[in-house]
Amino acid sequence: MIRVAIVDDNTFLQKAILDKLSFFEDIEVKFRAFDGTELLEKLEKNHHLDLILMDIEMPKMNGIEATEAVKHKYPQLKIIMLTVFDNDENIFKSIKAGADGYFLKEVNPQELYNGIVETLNGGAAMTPSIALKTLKLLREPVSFDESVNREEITLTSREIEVLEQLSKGLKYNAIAENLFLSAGTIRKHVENIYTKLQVHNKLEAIQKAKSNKLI
Amino acid sequence: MIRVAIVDDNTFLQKAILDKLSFFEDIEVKFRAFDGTELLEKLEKNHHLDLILMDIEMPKMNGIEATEAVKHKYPQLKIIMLTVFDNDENIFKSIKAGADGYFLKEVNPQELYNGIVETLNGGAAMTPSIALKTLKLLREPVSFDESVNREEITLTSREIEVLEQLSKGLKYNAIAENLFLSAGTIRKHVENIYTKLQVHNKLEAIQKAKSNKLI
DNA sequence: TAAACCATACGACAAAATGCGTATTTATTT
DNA sequence: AAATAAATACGCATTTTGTCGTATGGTTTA
Repeated sequence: MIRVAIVDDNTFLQKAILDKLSFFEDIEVKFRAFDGTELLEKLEKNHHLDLILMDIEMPKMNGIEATEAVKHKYPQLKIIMLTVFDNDENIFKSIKAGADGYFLKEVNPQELYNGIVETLNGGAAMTPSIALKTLKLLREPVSFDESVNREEITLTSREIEVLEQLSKGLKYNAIAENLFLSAGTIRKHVENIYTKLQVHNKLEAIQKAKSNKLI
Repeated sequence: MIRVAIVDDNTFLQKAILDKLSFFEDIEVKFRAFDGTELLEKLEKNHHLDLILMDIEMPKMNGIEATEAVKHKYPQLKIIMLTVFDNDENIFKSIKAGADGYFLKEVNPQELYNGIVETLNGGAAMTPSIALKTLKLLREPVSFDESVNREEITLTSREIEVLEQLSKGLKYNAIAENLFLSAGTIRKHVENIYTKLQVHNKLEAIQKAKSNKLI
C-alpha cells in the first residue's frame, strides 16, 4: 500500500484529488490537512507516510514553506506539488524547497498515479508543461531567487574564520590551537554564529552559511 | 612579517629558494623540512605560520599528501607548490589537495614574492604555463581523477538512508523517529558508517560520502 | 549447511557540543 | 563622552556524539 496525505485548503479540490486516487486500490489516503501548520501537526503524530500531495496557495503556511519544513524534518517523505498555478516563481521555489514533483490539478488520474509511483521509485514526476519551464529555468539561471531568498545575515571576519574551520570537521580544541585562542572563545564564537543564523548545530550552520554564500 | 616554511628534500634547492626569498626583508623563513612527515611534526610545535612552500617529490610523504594533511588540520595556512615538474597529474592533484598556488622552481624572486603576497591576500598565484594547464583541465573534466581517487566503499541502503538524514542536520532521536527505529540502532548504523568511511564525525562522513557520490 | 552480512537493539563510558550567564578589553560609531 | 560592536575568556548544566562490547533474527552467499 502507498500511504498518501493530501494538503489543500479547498475542500472541493481535496475531493477532486480523492476521486482521482480512488481508482487505484493500492493508494491509501491516510489523512488530509488544510494548510502547512495542520500538516505538520498531523505528521507529528503519524509520519508513517510515503508521499504528500501539496497545494501551494494556502493560509497560515503555504505549500512551499510547508515543503521546506517537512523535507527538513522528514527527508524521506516524498512531496508532489499539486496546484492550479504554474508560474515560474512557484515552480522554482518549490524545487528549491525540495519538492519531488509538480503537477497541475487538471492532471488525469492515471498520470497522477504514475507520477506517484515513479516518485516513490526514486524518480521525479511532472506534467510536460512544467518540465519545459523547468528546463528554461535551468538555462537562464538566477532571477527571483538569490535576492529574495537571501536574508540579511552578516558574520564578522573572525566568525567566518571559525566557521570555515568548523566546516572542515575540526573540533573546538583544534580550531582554538589553529587560531591561538582558548577553546572557550571558539565556543562563544560558535554560539554567536548559531544565534545569528538561527540554527542549533554545526551542520545547519554550515549549510545555511553556504547557501547564503557566507563561506 | 610574513612567516614561511620551506619543504623540500633537496638541500641544494632549499638553498636556492632561501636565496630568492632573501631579497625581501618582510619574509622570515621560520623553518625547513625534508618531507611531509617532518613538516607535520614541526607544525605540531609551531604552526604560527602564514605560508608553506612545498615541493612535490619527497620521500615518506610527498607534497600532495602533505598538502592534504596540512589543509585538513590547519585550513588557514596557505600552501604554494614549488616543483620542477609540471605534468597535468601533479597540478590536478595539488589543486584537489587544496594548494593555493603552483610555481615552477625556475620562477624568479620577484614573481615568487608577488605570488606569496597575493596568496596571503586571498588570491591564487601560479606561473602562466601552469595557469594555462589549469584552464585546459577545467575545460575537459575527469581523467585521472575520479577513478583513481575514488576508493571502493559501499554502504548498505539503510546506511545511506541514515546518512542522508544525518546530512540534513537531524539528531539521532529524530532520525530514529523518522525511520521507526530505536536511537541505539541509528547510532550503530552511524558507527558502522564511520568505520567504513574511516572517519570520526558527522561532517567528515558526509563530506566523504559526497565526494564518493554515495549520497 | 556454514559463513558472512545486514538490520535491529541495549548498556556503558568518555568526549564533544550546546545553551546560558557573566566579564574585560579594544575599536568604532554616534 | 557614551554607546555599541567585536574579540576574548571562564564556568556550569545538559544534551548529543563517538566508541566499545554484546546479542539476536533474517538473508545472502560461498
